[in-house]
Amino acid sequence: MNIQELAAHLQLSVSTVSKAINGKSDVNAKTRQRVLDAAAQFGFSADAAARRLRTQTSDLIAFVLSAPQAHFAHPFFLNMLMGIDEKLEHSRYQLVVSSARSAEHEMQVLKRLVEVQKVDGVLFGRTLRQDPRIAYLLERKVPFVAFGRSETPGEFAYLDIDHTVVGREGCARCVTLGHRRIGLVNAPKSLMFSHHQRLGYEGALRAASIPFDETLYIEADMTEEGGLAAARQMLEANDPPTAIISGHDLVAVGIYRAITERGLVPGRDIAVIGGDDHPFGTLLSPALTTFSAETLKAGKRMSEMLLAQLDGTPVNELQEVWSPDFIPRSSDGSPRLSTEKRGRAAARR
Amino acid sequence: MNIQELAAHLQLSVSTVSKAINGKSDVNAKTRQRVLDAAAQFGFSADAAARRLRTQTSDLIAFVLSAPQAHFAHPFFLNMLMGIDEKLEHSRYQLVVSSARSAEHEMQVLKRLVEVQKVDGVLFGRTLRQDPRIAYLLERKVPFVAFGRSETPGEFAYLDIDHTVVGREGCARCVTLGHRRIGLVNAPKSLMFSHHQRLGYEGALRAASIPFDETLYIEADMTEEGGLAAARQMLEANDPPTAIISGHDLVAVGIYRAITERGLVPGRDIAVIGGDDHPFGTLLSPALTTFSAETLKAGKRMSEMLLAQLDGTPVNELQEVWSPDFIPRSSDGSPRLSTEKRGRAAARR
DNA sequence: CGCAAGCCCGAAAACGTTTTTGCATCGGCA
DNA sequence: TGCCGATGCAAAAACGTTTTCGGGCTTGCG
Repeated sequence: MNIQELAAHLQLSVSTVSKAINGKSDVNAKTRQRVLDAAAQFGFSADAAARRLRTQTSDLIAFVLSAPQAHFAHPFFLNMLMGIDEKLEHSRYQLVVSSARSAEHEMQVLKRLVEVQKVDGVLFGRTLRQDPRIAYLLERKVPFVAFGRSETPGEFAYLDIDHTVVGREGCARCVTLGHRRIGLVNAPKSLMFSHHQRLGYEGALRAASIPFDETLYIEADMTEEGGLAAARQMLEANDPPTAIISGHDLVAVGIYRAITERGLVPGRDIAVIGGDDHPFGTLLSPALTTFSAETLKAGKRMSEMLLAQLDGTPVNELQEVWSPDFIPRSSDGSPRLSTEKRGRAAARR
Repeated sequence: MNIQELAAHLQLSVSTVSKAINGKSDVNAKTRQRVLDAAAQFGFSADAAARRLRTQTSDLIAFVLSAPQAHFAHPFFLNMLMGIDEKLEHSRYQLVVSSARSAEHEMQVLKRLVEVQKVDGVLFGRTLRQDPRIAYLLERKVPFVAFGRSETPGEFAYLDIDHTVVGREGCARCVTLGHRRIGLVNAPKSLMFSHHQRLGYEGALRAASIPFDETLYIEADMTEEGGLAAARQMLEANDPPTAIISGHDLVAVGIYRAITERGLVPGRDIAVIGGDDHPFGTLLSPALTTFSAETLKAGKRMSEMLLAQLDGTPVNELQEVWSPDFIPRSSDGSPRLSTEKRGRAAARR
């Protein structure tokens, strides 16, 4: 069903029909209604390709998944995706998604999206301290909303979950419980939130007059394996930590394993704190103490912000930082064993 | 950069440039190379909207997430999505995704996708025994690949993971271990795989000469809550099961909880078998015995099948059924306690 | 009664491709 | 030498919209 056929059937011109449908002013209320009724009756809706060509807008919004961060075991991205789509549904935009295997690949994917698909807006996952995606989109003047802040020069819209909070409060919590040897298994330093997390951690240490110890700070992939390797390294050191913070639940799972394989028990012998609240955290034993990450809500909000931006809201009004909530469960605990005992326990293996 | 500007720069006509780029025959190899070089140099690629309009093909492939089944806690759909996108990346197609909140909503979403976006092909998640999506797509002659078979009349492409296997082998396993009271917490019967699972289960019971007991068969949502409620009901009955099969790991988690809250321990007092292998299954205690579900691979294969179909392969050559692998861990075990003892344990609560 | 001003509507151009058709040119063959 | 077929390129139409522009009709006012 064309707009032409529809017009012919209504004994009207195409232009009138078009204007009636698109809510233009110069069409009689009565004829407009007639058009609308007929359109509904025949199930007509304008061909997307044609209107895109004519209006020079794609009505497409891209969401790109950075696979290096998109761990299938974590509902992070799917949550965000569902949130995004929910808000987009009632708009005229359609969501397209692409996944990228690496940072370079992600730039390729992104360029294709804006240069050939000509998407009207872009959403993407965790930001880098220096983020080529941001630089590129800024330069091409493509509206976007980033998940996370960045040190990349320029003003842009973002929604961030403040990881200084998890570094600081996680560490402070451990201090309160009596820990002095507090490790941090952080994400790679190129990630913005990782930097924030470190800043928070260092601040809390300073507040407790505990010197920063580089054997207690390791950067690792945000995976179970990354956490495992990092925690092994920490635990094998001379003066191992009595508490380990990670800022990410999958990493925390790896830490659990490293602790367990030394014959120790997480949460009793060594405190563990995660982050980005994974639904399965309650099922671990002990249940994992963590910080919230409302990614579904974040996805919704990011959509809204992008829509607002496309409607003309200036980007400096579209910058939000959410503070994650501490979710105390059982894996944080006071230091129990002396180093000597821990040594023996390890020796038993 | 237009094709017109490119043509002007090359001192060629638009048509020649177009044909050079699209690999048509009537263009000299030398000029073609010249065009290709220039296109690469200027980073030209044909505007998607224009070519869509002209060719009457959208180069869009839709993946629709059925939210009623898309549990964020399970990496099922994200895995599938990543698999799909990986194969689509090297094709000319772009992936669009929409999520649906309910079955009716899903039909709306689907219609919009095919009627206004005019997608060239569709992929979607778990099938129903009578599936309106299939009927609709068949009628509109839109190429698609379903995840799962269906009793809906008509021939179509599908990739299925055979759940008769999990019903049958899960049940047979329990029989081997000495169980006679074997429960099944099944998915809603409208789902095709649920039906298969029941058939497999019933077959294994028959083979062991155990009569079907309707108090041991409950249908529930594929969520932790669904599993919890169903397992509670089973365990409160007069002659409760000594083993419960679910076919889905999230449901199994709910079953764990129901068992635990009666003061029993899963895997020792009551055997549990899951399905759709969730990565966190190994972290439960006891580690969850389950069946594999290679959804990443399934996503890739579904893409390939759809691409093949768009290239003309007849649908009856695009029908695959994969057999899931049994993944034995610790949650299946022989019946330990007598009913009497279990009764007492329950009474202690 | 005449004229200006709105109000509706239609004609036509434009968006950037692809594809059909047609037209040269050139080489080969009789 | 003359003709024919093949080859390489160009012109132009078409895809289905939106939007600008212009014009006819009604209406109100002088």
